[in-house]
Amino acid sequence: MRMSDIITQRILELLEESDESIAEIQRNELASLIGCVPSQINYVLSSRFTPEQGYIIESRRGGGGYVRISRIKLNRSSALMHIINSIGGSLDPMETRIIIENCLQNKLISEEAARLMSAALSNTSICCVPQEYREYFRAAVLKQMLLTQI
Amino acid sequence: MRMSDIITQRILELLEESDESIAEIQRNELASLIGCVPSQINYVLSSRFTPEQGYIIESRRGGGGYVRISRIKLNRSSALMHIINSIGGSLDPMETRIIIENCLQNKLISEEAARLMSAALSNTSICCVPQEYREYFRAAVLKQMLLTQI
DNA sequence: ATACTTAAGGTCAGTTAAAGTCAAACATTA
DNA sequence: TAATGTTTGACTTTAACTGACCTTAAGTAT
Repeated sequence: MRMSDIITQRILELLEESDESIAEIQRNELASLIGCVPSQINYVLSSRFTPEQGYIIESRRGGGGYVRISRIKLNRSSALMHIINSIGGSLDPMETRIIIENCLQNKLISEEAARLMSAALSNTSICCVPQEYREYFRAAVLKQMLLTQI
Repeated sequence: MRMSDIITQRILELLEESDESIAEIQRNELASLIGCVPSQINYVLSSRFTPEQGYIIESRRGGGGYVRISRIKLNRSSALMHIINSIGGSLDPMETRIIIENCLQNKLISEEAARLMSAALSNTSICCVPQEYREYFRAAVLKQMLLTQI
């Protein structure tokens, strides 16, 4: 069995064990427990616990640092998941607006959420991202935000 | 649990206990009570109780010296405005996290909003913005999102 | 008043304890 | 065998923590 599979399994177990679907690990500790190099944990997280796959990763460096993996609860609506999956790697402003409006109309997100999403992706916000990256950025941010609503 | 978290918690308790949201401590006393070096108190104060986070620190040296921590009370929208204004042109991930957490703690934003903001500014979202623009981007987006909450 | 002593808090540079990155080596699969 | 996925470790960045030394205020003796 591959190292990365062992790590994946262990993380899934940890998620299973916690009621909240949140696993908080110490990277180095987990690594030495499993017997791999710490950076391998990063590899697994970035290849198997992506937002596209319904996970959010938060972490903190320094003394007492941690890595927190949380699974998004899928009970609310596969419609949102479907939308998220349908968003490719890039989005123009028009598409962005339409997706948000659509989610709102279908009551998949609240008005507040819609406002926040629009704000995050507004021209004012985005102006500091160089032109050539903007549409990748829109896609990434919108997906990430929609994921919190599942 | 980290020493700095323990100290933070203790100070928050002290603030809670006082009606006026003012905690007055003796640095050395608190340090020996908690069991840390006195300078650790300074570290916590300077990293977690900054004016940006709505606290004012006053102190006095010499015999009978003290450290006074007070929380600024503002109404919701001026508090938010204050925070928005205090955000400069750039933000690192730590600052970002702290601002959002703080707004949440002070009930300036809802949990949902906090989650959305974190998501929009998460590493995963931001990874498609080139390194050199990320912190400008964080500041712009966060400001824009906070503005919707006024 | 003045100088000395004591009792505070402040500062800063250095150490330690984490996590992140990246490219190169290695393995697997089409 | 070419492309893709995995593993590794050296190096980087960040946050927490520590202690030696500095500054300031109050009290006290002359």
